[in-house]
Amino acid sequence: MKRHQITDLGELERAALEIVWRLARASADTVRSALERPLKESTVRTVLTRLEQKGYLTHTVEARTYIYSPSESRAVSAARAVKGILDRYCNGSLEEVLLGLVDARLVDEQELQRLAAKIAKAKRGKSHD
Amino acid sequence: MKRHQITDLGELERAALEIVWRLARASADTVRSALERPLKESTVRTVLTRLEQKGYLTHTVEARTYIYSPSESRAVSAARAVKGILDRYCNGSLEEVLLGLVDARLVDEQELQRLAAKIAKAKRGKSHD
DNA sequence: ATTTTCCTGCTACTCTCTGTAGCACTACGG
DNA sequence: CCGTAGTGCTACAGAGAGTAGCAGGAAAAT
Repeated sequence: MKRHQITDLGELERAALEIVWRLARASADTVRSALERPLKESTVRTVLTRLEQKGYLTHTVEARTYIYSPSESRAVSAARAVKGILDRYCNGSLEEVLLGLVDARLVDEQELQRLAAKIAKAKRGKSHD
Repeated sequence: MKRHQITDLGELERAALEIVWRLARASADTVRSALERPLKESTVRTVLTRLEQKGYLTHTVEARTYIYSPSESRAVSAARAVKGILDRYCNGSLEEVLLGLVDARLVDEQELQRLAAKIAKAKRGKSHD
């Protein structure tokens, strides 16, 4: 089956997913309230259903109400999307993209190095499961 | 005007852009030959025109034939797309995504650190324009 | 100078995806 | 038993992308 990326989501889908990420768990009605736009329940539920089909959400039933939760964290979803870009456009090489970021001055190279060190340090501490 | 991201391109658009990136300069017919699928000239030209409208390509005219060239490098386009993800999903923080990449084991943290060091070193050498 | 050829600009049609929503059905609370 | 809340299913319009045809103009060929 097709691999979905958050970059392919529509505006409303993204907004809804964003809300569920923020709240960790939310019913359709909760999501609806959290959206700026005034939308019908059924609209929101359609979107949530689609997000679930695409693998971004899962739900449990509580008192016959669907409670949605993210299937994966925002960071991991974002990372997967980034990985998709790497694979498609850079032969999977992170280096090219990091270089591109620095080249286009979207990120400072010192900042980058600082982050890498921080992450490496944080990870080195943890047990590798 | 709307900011375009390579992640929003269709399959054929991506393929065509890929070819122009690879060849650096190419006519519609060249692109057509380079595509696996057998497509009509007009199809290819439509796609190239759209890519130009979206800002990925520019053209010059040579012997009344359009010669297309990339407006920006593949790495920069990819980086821009990554930046888009950062901005939309991570409050612009590269850290979150790098963490996500490491968390999801899409990238090894030591590899990351090595790359960062390499890039920082390379950049430090150059004059900061 | 005509005709032919090559390339462009413009238009168009279809399909899929997304935003948007209505409606019928069911299970639970009163 | 009946209303309410929440679900599943269906639908429709608009946008974007894949695909292509056709007319017009300029260069090349005869």
